[in-house]
Amino acid sequence: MDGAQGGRRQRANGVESRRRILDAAVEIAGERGYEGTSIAGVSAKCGLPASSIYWHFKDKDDLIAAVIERSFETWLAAVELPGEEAGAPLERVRAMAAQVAKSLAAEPDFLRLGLMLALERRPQEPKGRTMFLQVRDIARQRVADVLQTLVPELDPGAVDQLTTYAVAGADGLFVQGQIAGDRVDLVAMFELHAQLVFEAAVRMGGTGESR
Amino acid sequence: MDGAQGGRRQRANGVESRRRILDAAVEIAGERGYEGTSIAGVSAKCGLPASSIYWHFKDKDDLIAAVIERSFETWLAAVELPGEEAGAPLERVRAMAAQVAKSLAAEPDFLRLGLMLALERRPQEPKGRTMFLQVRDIARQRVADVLQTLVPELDPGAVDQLTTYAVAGADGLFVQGQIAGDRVDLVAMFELHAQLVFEAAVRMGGTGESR
DNA sequence: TTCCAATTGGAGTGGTCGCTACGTTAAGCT
DNA sequence: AGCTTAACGTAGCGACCACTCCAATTGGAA
Repeated sequence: MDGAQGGRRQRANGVESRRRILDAAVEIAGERGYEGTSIAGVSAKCGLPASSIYWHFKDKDDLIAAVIERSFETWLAAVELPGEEAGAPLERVRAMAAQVAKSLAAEPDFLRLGLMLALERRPQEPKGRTMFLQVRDIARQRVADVLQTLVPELDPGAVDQLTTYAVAGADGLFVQGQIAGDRVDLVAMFELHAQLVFEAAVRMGGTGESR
Repeated sequence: MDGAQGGRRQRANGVESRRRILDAAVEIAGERGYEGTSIAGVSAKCGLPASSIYWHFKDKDDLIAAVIERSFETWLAAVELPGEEAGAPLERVRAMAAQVAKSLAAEPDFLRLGLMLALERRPQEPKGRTMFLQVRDIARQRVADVLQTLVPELDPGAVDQLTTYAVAGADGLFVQGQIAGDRVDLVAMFELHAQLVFEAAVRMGGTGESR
């Protein structure tokens, strides 16, 4: 988007400052949402003046979009830690779900801020919301791929429906975790969710028709 | 909370104005969240001056909490439309889920604004968030009751886990509906969800039972 | 050393924020 | 009629908002 260009070397403080700004912004935005994130607040938290923020980012909208983008990458890196590939399909699915649950607990910023933006309905949609829906589709596609691979008998319509259901369930469980804190065992819930979806997929694939 | 008291009659415009303010506030808050809801905006939309809003509500926090409270009641009334009580348990559960899906599509304000507030993590929590978590527990208890009634063999721990899962799934599907608009069949998704939860409950409850 | 461009510092813009003070209107009670 | 009080209207407070201007730094290229 506005990453490092080829010809000219960056000054050391440039990339470092950008990172500090994003660190501060992701924290405030995750706490207070889009409108609640003020440039002055970000400036105070990262120790750089407002003008530096506006040197690195076009405007507030651009900053929030960059926050979404980077926090997605951070989360994605946390999900993709190597999981064991062995075992029965059901156990593999449960292990993958557990991995997702752990990564969401470790890096909740992306989904929390993204869901906040996704629920908003502004007349003119912020760039951050578009960015969230975009990168979210990447994650969705992975779920669909896993489903298609594990239960190849599923027709595309069933894959789509089950993928939507699986992703929605993950969102809901995540929200539940944010609300209830550690009073709910997210890993166990994700494993249950994965199992129910997997079993439903096997059943749907066996009979051949979804509904 | 601050409803009509007995002794003194209200002036006609009083209750009507309060309703107009809440109507305007629920619309703006559902679009833009807590911080995005400005008193000036509400004032412009309902046609009453800001001072009138502050006559009816203590402050912005109080207004948002009242918005949550009223939109919950509105939604609850929409859910409780009489559903058919006959049929096999599975069909009854699916019908109830469909009813919830329809009511959420018709009155999304409560859950949309509530989830936005629930996802926020302010240092000092807004009253509206507390109010949401409170009334949400009422809805959660109903799910638990239905589950306990339909599958009485379930032990309390299983009821609790499945209730959490059922509510979280509903949240996630609702969010999905808000994101995707009418590109997703919410009623079908809720029916699927209800079926999977119900079947899981039967399996967990019945040690020697066939489903 | 000189120069240029990347970055920072700080002051300041007009506008909006939540909220309040206070005067005006009108309905109900006696 | 006179009093009380719910409710509305106007004006404005200080604080904060997103954003801008421009001078001061600084490191690397020449």
